[in-house]
Order: sequence, then structure tokens, then C-alpha cells
Amino acid sequence: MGRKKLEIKPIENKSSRQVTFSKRRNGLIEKARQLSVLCDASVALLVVSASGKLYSFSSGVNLVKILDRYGKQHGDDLKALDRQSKALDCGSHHELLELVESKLEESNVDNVSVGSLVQLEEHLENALSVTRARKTELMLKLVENLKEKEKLLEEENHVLASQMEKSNLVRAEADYMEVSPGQISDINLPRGTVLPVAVELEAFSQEIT
Amino acid sequence: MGRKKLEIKPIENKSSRQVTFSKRRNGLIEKARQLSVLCDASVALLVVSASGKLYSFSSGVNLVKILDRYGKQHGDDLKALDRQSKALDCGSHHELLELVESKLEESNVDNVSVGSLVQLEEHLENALSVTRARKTELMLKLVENLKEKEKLLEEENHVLASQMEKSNLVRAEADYMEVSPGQISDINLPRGTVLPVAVELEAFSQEIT
DNA sequence: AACTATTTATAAGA
DNA sequence: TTCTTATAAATAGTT
Repeated sequence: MGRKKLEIKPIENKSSRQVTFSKRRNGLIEKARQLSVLCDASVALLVVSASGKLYSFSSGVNLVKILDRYGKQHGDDLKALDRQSKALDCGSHHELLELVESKLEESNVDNVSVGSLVQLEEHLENALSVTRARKTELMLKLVENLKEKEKLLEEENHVLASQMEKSNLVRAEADYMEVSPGQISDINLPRGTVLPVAVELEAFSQEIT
Repeated sequence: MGRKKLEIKPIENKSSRQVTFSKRRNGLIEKARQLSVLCDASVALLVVSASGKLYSFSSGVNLVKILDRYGKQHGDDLKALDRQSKALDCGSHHELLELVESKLEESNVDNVSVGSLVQLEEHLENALSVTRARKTELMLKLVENLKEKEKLLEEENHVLASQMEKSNLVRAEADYMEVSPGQISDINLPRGTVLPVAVELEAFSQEIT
């Protein structure tokens, strides 16, 4: 959509590539936003320019919902923690409300004494500070937990990545391996030979891949 | 871009929302692909429909790089956030102390008025609640950030794992492929032949794939 | 950073 | 769903 039809292939010219990147990146992010709003979808978009700059969009609060469906053991742990914290918060809340209600009832019966209101204030402040302490404690635990998990996942990733690299290296070595005529002759077979194919394929695949 | 201009707000009608989702999702993914090709950018796109179905696009193997970048930037953001919050907290703190000092001085001069103490209390409570709100906000952000990171790492793990599985499958298939004697004879070579290996490999690869 | 000629995406209709 | 088509939007090349 422009003065000329543009083929979708790498743009050679550096400055026009930069300009196009800027325009299309903005367009893409806007489209992502629109999709999430129009269709109540969760969208996460990450773009890294060739020069390494990051741009991103994520609908709603964040990627958690988007990727929940991928949640495995780690995800489940987190959910458990969330549930726990919600339960505790609800507990505090309930406690607090009960306290307030009972005190207000009391006040109505007694015809509001300053003393009872002072007590109420104290109780409320108490409950509040307990709640706050719990909140902070839970959040700190959550943070620690998440950091630990992050570490574990990163380790796992490193392991996986190095395994892949290893197997890639093996194949790469095969690519550049020289084969002497003598080795080739190893795969000459009399016509009609029944197959120990795997072996030959193994030999061949070294050249193939 | 259609028969009518469409406002960007949630589409009420279920079926037209579904149709729009389908069209725009495809469009978005295509745009993401184009951006990555045209501008040599790494792009990762995740879309989850309201009904929970996942669609995604990711250029190249670059999710790793994207993630690295993302992690780094968020790390930076978090650091900035921390710094900011420290600055703000210090500000609040300083402000608060000044306020207290001035009020106490005033009290000494005037001989403690209830009014000024009420005001002082209000100011202190104000400062306190602002500080609390900031604390909570910062912690929530931290948690969200960590969750995002975790999920991205999981996604990365998932990708790496499936890639390894795939390459293992490919090798396994090759291992178990049958080759007829006639085909084998095609690769008989006189001893000492110098290799036009690529040609034979081409022939072979047609059976392999 | 603006401007437009065009191309592209897509909303509504079939 | 899929296709068609009128129209809105995005954007390539230009200034």
C-alpha cells in the first residue's frame, strides 16, 4: 500500500529499511491493540529491531493470561500460591468486616460513646496493620518464589540450548567432513543386497544434512 | 477499512466479533511476518481468543534473543523504577519530616492547639497512604514483571523442547525408512570415483523427505 | 515529519 | 464458512 507495490523481501537500503521498520512497527502495534479491544482477545507482541531495540505491546494486564494455557508444574505452583494469598486476604477482609459490624451494632445500642469509638478505631487499626503485614509478607514471598523459578527456568533453558547447540555442531561437523574414495566404496553393494540400510543412510546423511 | 468505518470498541455481536477476530488475526500475523522479513527484525506474536484458543507467530529461532532483550530491558525498567521509587520515598520522607518539625515548632510557640495537631495528623496520614500506595504499586509491578518473565521462559523452554523433539523425530524416521535394492544400486559407485555427491544426495533426499 | 498516490485490509453483504 | 466489493487504512516513495 504505497506508491509502488513492495515485494516482501529484505529491504537492502538501510535508511528506507529503517523508515519502513518504524512505520510498520507502529502499524503492527496499533493493529494488535485494535484486535485485543474489538474481539476481547489477549495479545502479546514483541519486536526487536535488527539493531536490538525492543518494542512491545501486551493487552490486558499481561502475558500471564495469554500463556496460562501453557502453564505446567511451575504455573500450577504459582496458581496455588495465588489461591493461598487470596484466601488469606479474604480471611482478613472477612474478619475486619465482622469486627466493624459488631462494633457498629454495639454503638447503636449504647448510643455512641467516645470510648467505644476509640476502641473501634484501635481494633480497626489493628486489623489493618495485620492485613498490611500479611499482604507485604505474601508479596515478598511471591517475589522470592518467582525469582527462584526464574533462575530454575533459565538454567533449564541453558541446558536445552547447549544440548541443541551440541547436536547442531555434530551435524555441522558432518557437513564439512571430507569423505575419501575408500569411504565411499564402503557403500557399494551388490545388486539385490537386503538392507542394513540404516548404516548406509547414516553414512549418507552425513553428506545430506 | 471496510464498508463502514468501525469504531475501536468491543464488538457486541458475537458472530461478527468472531468473523472480525478471524480476519484481523490473520492480517496481524501476516503483518508480523512481513515486518520480520522486510526489516530483518525479530517478532513474536501471541494471540489468545476470548474462548481461549492460542495463535502465534515467531520469526526464526529468535524467541531466545527476543526474550533476552526483553528481560534485559525489563531489568533496566525495574531498576529505573526502583531508583524512582527510592527518590520519591526519600522525597516523601523528607517532606514528612519537615512538616512534622514545623508543626512541632509551631506547637511549642503557640502552646499546642488541637487544630494544628489535627492538621498534622491529616498530613501524616496522607503521606503515609501515598507511601503505602506507592509501595504496593511497585510490588505489584515487580510481581507482574516476574510473572511475565517466567511465562516467557516457559514458552522458550516449550519451543526448545519441541524443536529437539522434532529433530529427533526426523532422525528416527530416517533410521526406519526402507529402501529397495534397486534404489540402493543407484548409489553404487566405482572405487575411486571423485564425488558429484550432491547429485546422488538429491536423488536420495527425494526418497527421504 | 508531512504529503499523496497506491496498495492493502477488511466490514458488510451475498 | 467463503467470496465479493465498496470503502477505510496503511504505507512507499516523495518533498
